[in-house]
Formats: sequence, C-alpha cells, structure tokens
Amino acid sequence: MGLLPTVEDVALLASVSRQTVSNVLNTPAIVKPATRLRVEEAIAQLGYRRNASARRLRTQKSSTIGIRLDPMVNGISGSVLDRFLHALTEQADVRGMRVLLFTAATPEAEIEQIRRLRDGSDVDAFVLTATFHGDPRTEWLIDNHVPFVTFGRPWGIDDMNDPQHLWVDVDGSAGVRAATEHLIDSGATHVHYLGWPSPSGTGDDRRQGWAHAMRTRLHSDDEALAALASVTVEDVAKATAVVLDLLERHPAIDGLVCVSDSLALGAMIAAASVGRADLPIIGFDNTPLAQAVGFSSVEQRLELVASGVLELLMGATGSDLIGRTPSPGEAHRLITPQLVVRRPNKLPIFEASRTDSQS
Amino acid sequence: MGLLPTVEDVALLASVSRQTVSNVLNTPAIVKPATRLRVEEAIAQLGYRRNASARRLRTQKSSTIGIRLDPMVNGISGSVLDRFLHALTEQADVRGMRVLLFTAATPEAEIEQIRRLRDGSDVDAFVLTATFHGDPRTEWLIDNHVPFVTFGRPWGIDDMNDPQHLWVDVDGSAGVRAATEHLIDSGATHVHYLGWPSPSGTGDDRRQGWAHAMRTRLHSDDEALAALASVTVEDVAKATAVVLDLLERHPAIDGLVCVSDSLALGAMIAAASVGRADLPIIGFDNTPLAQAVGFSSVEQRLELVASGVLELLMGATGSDLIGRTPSPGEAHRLITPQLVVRRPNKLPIFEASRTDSQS
DNA sequence: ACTCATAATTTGATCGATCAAAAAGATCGG
DNA sequence: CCGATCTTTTTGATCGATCAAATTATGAGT
Repeated sequence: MGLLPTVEDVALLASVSRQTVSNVLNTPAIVKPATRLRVEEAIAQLGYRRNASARRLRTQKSSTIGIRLDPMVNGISGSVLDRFLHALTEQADVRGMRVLLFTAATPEAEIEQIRRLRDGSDVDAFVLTATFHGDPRTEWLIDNHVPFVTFGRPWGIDDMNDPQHLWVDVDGSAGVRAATEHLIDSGATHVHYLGWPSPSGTGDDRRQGWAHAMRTRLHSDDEALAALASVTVEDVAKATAVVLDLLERHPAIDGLVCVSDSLALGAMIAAASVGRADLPIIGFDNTPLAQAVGFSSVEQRLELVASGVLELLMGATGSDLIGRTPSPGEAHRLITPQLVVRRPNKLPIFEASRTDSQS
Repeated sequence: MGLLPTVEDVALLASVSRQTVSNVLNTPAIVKPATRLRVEEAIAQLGYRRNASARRLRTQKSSTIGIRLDPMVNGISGSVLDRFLHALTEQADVRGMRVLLFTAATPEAEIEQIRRLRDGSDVDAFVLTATFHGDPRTEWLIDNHVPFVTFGRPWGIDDMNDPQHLWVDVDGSAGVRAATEHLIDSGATHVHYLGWPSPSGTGDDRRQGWAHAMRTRLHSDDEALAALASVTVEDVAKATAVVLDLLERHPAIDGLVCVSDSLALGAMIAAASVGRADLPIIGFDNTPLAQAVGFSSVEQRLELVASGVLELLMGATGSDLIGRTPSPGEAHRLITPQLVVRRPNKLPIFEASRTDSQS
C-alpha cells in the first residue's frame, strides 16, 4: 500500500472490484444505489483521488486546454488577457479541465509548440487569441484535426462563417452603440468618436456601433459622421493631442466615445486641461485604469467569453471534447458587452475645474 | 500501429529494444554513440514524441508547475502577475517544465486545489504569490513535503530565514533607493515620498529605501523624514488629493518618489494641475501606464524573478526537482530592480504648462 | 585463451486507471 | 421451476513509458 490510495484500495474496503469503483466515478448511473453508496463512503474514508496521469494514459485525453501567453499583451488593455485567463481557468475547472500555458514568439513557433503539446498528449484542445486573416495557426489546426476555439473573430470575409473554425468574440459594435446611445439619451447631440486608424477589424467594428447609433438616433448622414470621427494610434499622449485639437475645432462637442481606455485617458486629460472636465467620455475594456480614474467604459464580460469558449469546445453540458463538427449554427458566439457607467469625475483636479452640471 | 509512434515503433525501426530508446531519451550517456545515432535517426524519421501521460504515470512526476491565478490582481499593477507568468512560462519551457493554472478564492480552497493537483500527479511543484505572515498555505506545503517557491518574502520575522521556505523577491528598498538617489543626483534637495499606510511589508520596505538615500545623501534626520513622507491607499484620485495638498504645504518640494505607478499617476495629475509639471515623479512597477503617460518607474525584472524561482526549485542547471533541502544560503533570492528613466513629460497638456527647465 | 570487471542492451514487471467482454444476479412469464 | 432477458459486477488486457534486474557484449590483465 503506497501513500496514496488507488482504486484497488477503495475496492477492497468497499468489497467490490476495481471496475465498480471506476464505474461509480465515471458512470454512476449503472451502479446499484446501495453499492454506489458503499463505494462512495470508502472513497471518502480513504480520501481517494484518482490519478490523473493514469486516467489520461488510458483514455488518451489530457483534459487540458492549452493557451499561449501573448508576449505583446502590453499596453493598458493588457489586463484583458489576464482576466480572460482567470475566467477560463475557473470555468475549465468546473468542467474538470485544466489550463496549461505556453509561449511562442512567432506563429510558426506556436504551431511547433502546439504540435509538441498535442503529440505528447499534454493538451487536447487549444484556445487562440489574437488571430488574424489568413492565420497559419488556424489552418494548421483544422488540417490536423486539433480541436480549438479562438477568442476573436477571424476578420477575413471567408473565414468568418467557416463552421470548422469555432470562435467567440465580443460584439464591440453593440458595446460602442450602447455607449453612444447612453450619451444621446443623456442629451448629447454632438457625440464624437475617437478610434484607431483603419483597417482594423476590431476598431472598424466598434466604429460601426457608433455610426449606427448616430444614424438611427440623430439621423446623421455619412458626411456628418466623417466629420465627427477622429483616429489615432494606441497612445495616451497622442490621444491627448488629438482631443485638444478636436475640442478647439468643435466646441459644440458634448460627448466622446473612445475605442479604448488608453485613448479615453488621453481624452480625459485633454478635456480637463481646457476646462471641459464635464465632457462625458466613455472608454472600452473597463480596465483598472477606467476604474481608478473614474470614467465610464464598456466591459467585455470575459466570464461569458470563457464559458462560451468551453461550450463550443465541449458542448453545453458536456464533460467531453466535441468532435470537429458542432451543429452549424453553433460554431460562433458573439458576447454582448456591458456599459459600466461611472459618474465623472473622481479626480480632484477635474472636480475643481468642472462646471457644475448637476443632473 | 496507432497514429502516433511509440517507443516500440522506434525500437523496431532502429533494431534495438524499447529500453534503449528510453535510454537515448533519458540517459543518453550510457548508450553507445553508434546506437544512439541510429535511434535518434529513427526518432526523427518517425517524428516520435514521447507520451507525457505515460511517462508521468511511471515516473510519478508531471514536470509541471502549478500557479494560482490571483482573483484580485486588479488594479493598475495587475499586469505584474501577467508579465511574471509570461517569464515563468518561458523559463520553464527551457527547462522542460510546463505551467498549469488554477484558481481558488480562499487560502483554504487553494490548499484543497493544491492537494488535488498533487495527488493526481498533475503538478509537482507550486509557485505562490501574495503570501502573508502565518500563511496556512506555506505551512501546509512544508508539512506535506510539496516543493514550492514563493514570489514575495514572507514578512514575518521568523519565516523570513526559514530554509524550508524558498522565496524570491524584488528588492523594493534598493529600487526606491536608486530612484531617490537619481533625483538627488539630478539636484533635488527636497525629495518627498508617497507611500502606502503602514504596516505593509512591501510598502515599508520601499519606504526604507527612500529613507536610506535621504539619510546618507542629504543627511536628513528622522524628524525631517517624517515630515517628507505622505501615505495614501492605492487609488489615483486619493493620490491626486494628497499631492495637491502636499504641494501647497511644501512648495520647496523638488522630487517625488511613489510606491506605485497608480499613486504616481495621481501625483502627475496633481502636479500638472498646479503648474508643477516639471516636478520629477518616479513610480514603481513600470507598468504600461508609466510607459503610456511617460514617467520614470522602477522595473521589477520579472525574467530574473522567474529564473530565480526555477533555480531554487530545480537547481542552477538542473532538469530535476530538488529535494526539500537546498544549500542553506541558497534558499532565498533578492532581485535588484532597475530604474527606468523617462524624460518627463509626454503629455501635451503637461508640456504646455511646463516651466522650461532644460537640463 | 581465460577470468573478471565493466559497458551496453534486453527482458519482465509495473505505474493506476479504463475498456471490452465475460460472469453472476435479478426479474418475469408460463 | 426453467429458460430468456435485462441488470449489475467482475476479470483480463491495455494505454506507453520507465524501473530493476538479467543478459550479453567488450576489454584489460595475466
């Protein structure tokens, strides 16, 4: 008798065979209730836990999901992956799955890692982030019948509806639309948009949400929209500069929706510096920064993304990996994000220069 | 013949026995060079990779390190864990180790998870973060002979030098000292410190670095030091308020060292708002925020922390887990962080109001 | 050539669980 | 009370690798 009890030990104590113990664990339905109870008591008494490695060897499944830790998650929104990882790990645990990390500098290196992890029976499904059009990874995974789900749509037109390519994404358009509508509902009539330069799958999608709200709620035409949108790269200082200029050129502006919290921070600083601290500004990602500084932002609801990923991988209830062919309509999932409204403005400096619009 | 080749297949092709193949993989030294070459060729030809589960079952080791994903890593410095994870995963890969994630809401739940992962041969060593005095986790791990290393000192006096408790930490004191000295070297004579309320292991340690520099370089006495230090909790707005007050009461202040980037951001905003954008401010953690806004900060060098963790766990070169008894002097490791100097100040608004101190 | 130590390789057993198929037990109509 | 059918439990084999011990090859010394 080793230190850790095995099925055999449990079987002995419960006066049944190994297999019955195994059945209690895996298919309790087929075991007579009285026997099951006896076995369960023996398990509890011995503190038995089944050996994962042995189980994996026999079943040829690792119950493990691999995910690459992106080297360039930097930037203020970096915490998104962090939170997603946390949610994924938690959800995975509920389904008896584990999350294993790996790193790779290039897509090719990542494929090599994936191959290693899979051939060694270390991992049996993968979650990819930051996919792009014509991504060699997805192609390879499909060709080699490795189960995977991506967090993020493949922005190529063809790929998007490929039932072989499962994905979960956040509906950025809906999020920005909600943000814009919120401002309009609060009385704004000149809502500007600060986005990333096109083309950017995510960025363009979010911009559309703003455009949609503006068109339906304020009946803006294309020309008006073009005049109300500005772009800049993901950089706080650049955003400040752009918004300073923006506020000078368009004094009538009474709301600003930003594609990210970084840009929102830049905008906050610019607005405050010209005495427009009352200007409602909304960011995206609801990062700790938005919380700390105190501006509204669109929350991605990563728990939903995480459970979506696992559902696509394993089925709604399932504890087993699904084959490569989920029901056609069920290959993709779009999560609607949620606007988190914060009453601007926490910062004392902004407070001081704020006009006293109380409502 | 299954889809994936096994040792048997390789052995057949190389005309040797399974065990010889195994030896080539594990103890190549004892295999005759000619044979080894033949086996290696067969391995390459078949694209053989050994099955991790089988290996783990037999050896009772998983070559996997477990780490808990802290639920409350939020806050602006949250990215620290993120970067540490990345570094750890990368370093682990070099040593043939994997990193597995898990979550737990309480220390007790974490112990339960650790037990599960270990009993199942899923993980054979753990990395703990956010340890505290009298932490039940470290106690349990030591009692149960589970190898582990913590990232962060145990701040209890007794625990600190316990050779059973391996730890790696960043020398916050040295980092803040370097930051303070940098300001003094640049001509500052009234360097204030903005820290967290005592007691806080990390916070008090960092504060000491500042105090040390002030004492040795500027010959400040305790009274002077007490007057130059302020405290606030980790909150941007609170920091802004504190620093606004500070600048009013102490106009002579010509340098500010902060215990974190969040507080530094608050200080930046306060300083700029009263026309003191030229005030040199230094944060801690070198988060994306510091980079985006453009202030100096102390970088933790998490790659060094990660490799330190693995060295304590496995020995300098080792590929095997070390027993519970490393050489006494080698049980702890203190990483010296690095000051990242940024030329203030990127933000256009600050730029505008900055006095033209060119040096 | 022959012994003996050492190096190199092979064989049989084993890690702990699950699968597949066989065996034993229960249920029921006639 | 018997055989047919269904339920429940047990037995033997297996997953793929490594360990421990046995076997065979190699070499040095006399």
